[in-house]
Order: sequence, then C-alpha cells, then structure tokens
Amino acid sequence: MAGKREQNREQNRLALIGAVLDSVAEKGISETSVSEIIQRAGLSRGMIHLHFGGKENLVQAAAHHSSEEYYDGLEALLQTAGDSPQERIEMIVRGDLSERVLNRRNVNIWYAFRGESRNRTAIAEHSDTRDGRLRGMIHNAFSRIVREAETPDASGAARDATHGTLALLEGMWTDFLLHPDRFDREEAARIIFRFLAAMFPAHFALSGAIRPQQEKGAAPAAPEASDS
Amino acid sequence: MAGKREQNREQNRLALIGAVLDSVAEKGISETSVSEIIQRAGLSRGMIHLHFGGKENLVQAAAHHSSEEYYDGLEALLQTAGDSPQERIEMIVRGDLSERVLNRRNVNIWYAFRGESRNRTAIAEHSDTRDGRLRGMIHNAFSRIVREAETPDASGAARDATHGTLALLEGMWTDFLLHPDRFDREEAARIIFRFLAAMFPAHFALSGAIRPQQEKGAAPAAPEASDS
DNA sequence: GGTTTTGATGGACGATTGTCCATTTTTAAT
DNA sequence: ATTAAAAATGGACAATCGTCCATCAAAACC
Repeated sequence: MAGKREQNREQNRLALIGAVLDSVAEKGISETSVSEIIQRAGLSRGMIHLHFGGKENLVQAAAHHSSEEYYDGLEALLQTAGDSPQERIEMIVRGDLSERVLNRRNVNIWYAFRGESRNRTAIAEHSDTRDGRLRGMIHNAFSRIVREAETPDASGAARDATHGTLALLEGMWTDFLLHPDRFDREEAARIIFRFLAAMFPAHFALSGAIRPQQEKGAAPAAPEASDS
Repeated sequence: MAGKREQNREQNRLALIGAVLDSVAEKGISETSVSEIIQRAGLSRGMIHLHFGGKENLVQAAAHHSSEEYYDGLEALLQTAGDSPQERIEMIVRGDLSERVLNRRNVNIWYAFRGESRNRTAIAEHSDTRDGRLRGMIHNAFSRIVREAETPDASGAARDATHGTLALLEGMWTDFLLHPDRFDREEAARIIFRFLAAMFPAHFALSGAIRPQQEKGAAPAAPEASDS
C-alpha cells in the first residue's frame, strides 16, 4: 500500500544519495557539484533543495548512508561467524578486507569524506560511528580471549589488542587506497593474523592459516572488480 | 649576493605555499580558494598565476613541500639513532608519532590531500613517495633483524613485519585524525612495540618495557574445546 | 641618473557555484 | 470528473570561482 506518492519520493531520495556517492567515488568531493549530482540522478535541479534543504545536508545524508551500508555488510558477515571470540575476530578481519567491503568505491568514498571531515561535523560522526561500533565488536572478542588465557593485566591486553587490530585494519585500507592495483587481500589478512598469532599464540597460531610458503607463487590476483 | 630580486621572489613563493598549507589544515581543501590563499599570504591575486601558472600547480607544490618537510624531520631524527636495527626502528616509530611529525596541522594536511589524491596525479605521488621512502627505511632494519635471528623464511618475515609496522603507523595516524584530543602517543608507541615484541621477542621485548604474555604457563590446557 | 628588465598589482572577465521559487505535472481525495 | 495537495521541474539569481592582462613599482644594469 506504500502509496505511489511516497514510494517515488523515497526512490528519488535514494537516487540523489547514490548519485552523490558515485560522484564522490569517481571524481572526488571537490568535483561533486549540484549539476553533477542531478545529472547522475537524472532529476531536476530543485530536488536537492526539496528533499534535503541544500547540498550540504544531502552530502551529509550520503555519508551517513555509506556508513550504514558498511556496517550492514560487516554485521551480516558477523552473523555467519561462530561463537568463539577468535572466530569472530577472524570474521571481522576477513570481512573488513573482503571485496564486498574493501573496494575502490568504498575506499574512495571513505577517504574523501575523512579528508573533509574537519569542517563537516556530521561527516565526522560518520567516521566516529564506524570506529565506535567496530571497536566494540573487536574489544568484546579480545576481552573473552584474554579472560580465558588468564593474561596478566587482562583489560590492558584486550585494549591494546583491540587498538592494534583496528590500527592494522586502518593501515591496510590506506594501503588499498594508495595502491589498489597491487593490493593483496590474502597478504593483508596474513600479516594481521601473524601479529595476532604472535600475541595470542594459543588462539591464532593455527586458525590463522598462515602458510609458510610465500614464494611469490603466481597466486591468481584477485579479479579486483573495481566498480564504477 | 643573493640578489634582493630573487630573494623576494623565493620568499613570496614560500609564502604562497605556506598559505595553502595553513588553509588546507584549517579549512580543508574545498574552502581553500585563490582569495583565501592570497589573503593569508598577504600578496596580490596575480601572484599565483605568475609563480605557479595556476592554482592547481600551487597546490601540487604545496603537497610536495609538505612531503619534503615530513621526510626532513624524520631523517633528521634517524641520524641521531644508533646503528642497531632495533634502535632505528624504534626511532622511526617514535619519530613518526612525535609531536613534531604527528600533529593536527600535518595530519589535517595529509588526509586532506589523500582524500583528493584520486584525481590529482602529482598529489598521489606525494603519498607514494612517503610510502616508498619510509618502507625502505623500515625494511632495511627488519631485514637485518631477521637475518640475525635466523628466522625461517627470512625475507617473508621481514616483508610482513615492514608491512605490518607501516600499517600500524598509518592506523595510529588515522586515530589521531579522528580523535586528536584523546590520542595518547605513549599508548600508540606501546601498542606497536607490543606487537613487535611479540614477533621479535629477542629484539623488542626489553625496549618496549612491556612483557609479552605469549609464554604459556605450565597448565595452559586451553579451555576452548575447538581448535585453539 | 637614465634605461631596461622583471616582479608585483588588482581589477575585468566568463564560467560555474548553490539557492530558491514560480510554474507545471502528477497523485490522492471528493 | 473535479478539486485539493504534494511533488517535480528548470530557469533566474547573486555570489564566487580561477584565469589572465594592462598597468605599475622597483631592482639591476649601463
């Protein structure tokens, strides 16, 4: 019953948001003008003001939307993971490095917004939200690992492991941003697990699936389906 | 000697570059207009076209300048470091996290340029150059460490340690970008060394001042039934 | 001191920016 | 079928963008 009226309305809202994200991913923020947006969305000039009250709010909504998409993808993956903390961490790491989450489009959008987040308050939240939610997921898992392991200074160890894992993931994203061609997802995951295995050998040494053989075997480079 | 003519010329060139960097750090790239730049530099409108041929080239020169500054700072620090590879790595890490290098101004500039680097070729080089040079420094040190330690698969270990350390540093920078207030340099360094100590206990265990907890006790009997 | 040379100035210029509204079109209600 | 309401249109508009050049000021040379 949604009403054709409201249905179209929402559809156009999403078209505008999608157009912003496409343009930001492809041309960058500075070249994402109102003209560019409405052309991509195939809508008229006034729609931005009508639906969002201005370009600024639209960009903010697009940032929020992108953030939600990122989390939906990650949490969907997490639901398919087992209950053990090491399984959850492994799923988070592999999910965060998977092609669905870590691809040219998302990385470009993410870093474009970050670069401008200084001024745009609402966009900074976008990054903060991600950080906060992801941190919570990882920290929960490490807390359990550390508790089981009866580590001295458990809370500190969990905190440091969380902070370190997040930093590693961030670094890998940056790596992908700067070298999308030569980026290797398997290598990125292997390195993270190598660090984790060194810190928690009982939990990650085997599950990490670290292959000692890293002769630069002609691993079939990921197809790298750079969209857009 | 220098000629008052040429002296002023160079001085104005630098004033323009400095104005761009100040503006980018403070207001972001999108708000760094020609008017903004010449106002900060206290020069006339035509200077940009005269000295750089256009705004685009000026911004590019500013990115290059910022990159050089970063490296000068880091290499100056490195000269005061000892010869041992662990000393050099520790100096790089602490230098990269020091207030002289990692501060709001630099981080804002760095990420602002990164966010737009997709389009601006020359700015992408700026990031690449940093990456290439820094990677070389770190990799050299790890190669020596790994060689001394007679690690199996030495080259792979050095490569992974380099990649991981770089990713950790990048992640810490991102952390600073998003939370400059609550960022803790000591904590960041401690976490990195904690990871390194876990990987190379003989080299970093003591200098890190944190005892790695990886030594499993006599009665570890992992409570986890599944693969540990 | 006069002349040449070059750096520096600031306004003119067309292009493009984002906002806003009078108008038209479409859907829902009567 | 008619009316009321809402959504969509596209152009007008002032403001701002970056470029460029005619003009001016001053350092360098003779």
